[in-house]
Amino acid sequence: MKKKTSFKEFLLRGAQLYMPCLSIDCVIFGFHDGQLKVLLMKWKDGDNWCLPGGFILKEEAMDDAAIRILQDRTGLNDIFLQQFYAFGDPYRDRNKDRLKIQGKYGKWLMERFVTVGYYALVEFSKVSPQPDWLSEECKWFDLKKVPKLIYDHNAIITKALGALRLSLNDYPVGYNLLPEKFTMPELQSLYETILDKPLDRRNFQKKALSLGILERTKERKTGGAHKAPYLYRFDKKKYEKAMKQGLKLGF
Amino acid sequence: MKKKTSFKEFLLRGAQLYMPCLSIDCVIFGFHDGQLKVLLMKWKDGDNWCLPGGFILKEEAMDDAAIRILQDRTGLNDIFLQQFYAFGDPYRDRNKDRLKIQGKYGKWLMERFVTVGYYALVEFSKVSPQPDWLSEECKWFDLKKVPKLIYDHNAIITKALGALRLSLNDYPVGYNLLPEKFTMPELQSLYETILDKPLDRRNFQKKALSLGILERTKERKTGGAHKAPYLYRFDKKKYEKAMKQGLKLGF
DNA sequence: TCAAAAGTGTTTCGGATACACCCATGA
DNA sequence: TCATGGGTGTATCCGAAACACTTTTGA
Repeated sequence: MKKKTSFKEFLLRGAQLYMPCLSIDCVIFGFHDGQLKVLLMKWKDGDNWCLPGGFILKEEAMDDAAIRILQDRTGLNDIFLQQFYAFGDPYRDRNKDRLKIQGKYGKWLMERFVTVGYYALVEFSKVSPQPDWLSEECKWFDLKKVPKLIYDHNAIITKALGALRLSLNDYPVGYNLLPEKFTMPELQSLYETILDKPLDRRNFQKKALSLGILERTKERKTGGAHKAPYLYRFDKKKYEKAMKQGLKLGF
Repeated sequence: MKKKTSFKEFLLRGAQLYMPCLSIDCVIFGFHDGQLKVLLMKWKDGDNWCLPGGFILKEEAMDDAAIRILQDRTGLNDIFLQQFYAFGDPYRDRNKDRLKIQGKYGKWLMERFVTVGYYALVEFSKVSPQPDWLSEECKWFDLKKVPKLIYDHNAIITKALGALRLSLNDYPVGYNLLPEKFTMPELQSLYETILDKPLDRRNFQKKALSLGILERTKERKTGGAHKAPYLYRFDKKKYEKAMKQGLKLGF
């Protein structure tokens, strides 16, 4: 099912290829310009935005399916990916009128689906959003400016954000959302954005450094209008070691 | 699909009644004799213990399906129920030999299933475990003495326990696991059991009372060999109010 | 009368919070 | 030169943890 697949073929073969009535939807978070972003797609035949999603191959692990979908959409591998909830309301995806025109071949797609939500944390700058053959566009939206999406996708994003907030206390999310080198104010801005509340600059720095997984480089970020801040990077070894134990932060 | 359903009829009609390739498994926790318990079932034709589970009717909400399964097995309604993870390894339920004898009618059941895990907290004394028509026995097991279960059910229990531990910090689980009136040592024992670590008696009491959702009755629990402890109950109104805000405990 | 459990209060400590001063930079 | 943002250190406070004495009860 790579690039050259036509929509008709997808409808025809889908029932053989995929597990029935089960889908995956991905909430892909990125961080840019002090804003938390989500990657959304737009169907070819309409102006409905939605979450990037897909189906599970009959012999494929669900997590692998999520990874595959993520790779297709972002071009990235080695992505931080976390399952957060399964959405099983029977009416969650009623309104498949758009697809009805496809007739009997798409029957499997017209069934009620349960979808499993995954959220991903990706480095904004490394992603070049790639629409698939079903979609006309794929781009980042500011989390606060997400339009009305199809089905229950808005609710899925809300739930994903809740899960992300919870995971702040256990995982150093900056490692996945920021470029290799970043300044302390950038890291703080990330946390403030996710939590949607201001944090004290000095206390934040203390807490961030106290984990012992950050390394200050000798470089500074120049070009800003003011004092040049240091650049930090994650110490991979210490990061992974800390990861295994769990961090027990507290924001 | 009530009591009188035969296994053959279940196999025959299942494909029409249920969503395909999707199941629900419930980890039902109870507390008794200072031990955390799980309710397990045993198939009729073998000595395989497993989690109580079931399927989702085609027009049924997934949460409702879980509630239905719980009610069937425990006789209780108004149960604390929480979805915690969807298990999607393609090999998680390989080994359906037991069912193969049923031939072509059970074909739908032989497919690969993704299962959604729910955990439930129930009041041990109120439950009279009820085997269904598929199972010969249904009874409580001490969590530390759970036998080897079918498929990945042991892993599901482990994951459920992890989720339960996390939820300790947000929800007063005692409300669901203890009888209406209980002593402070009983409440503490519950927490110690779930967390698998000892807690300081005096600090525990302070923390428990500080939530303001417990009410001390004038009764004491007599019959013990020592000083009679007070009986407490949850103040329903304050409990629900606190519930909405989230508790932010910390154990 | 004694061992074991339960009720209660005080001290201590550490992490979180609040807060102030100096430095670098481009406008 | 000055407004703005960045780097760093200290005082304070509150909640968690550690801890001791008294009371009740059945054996």
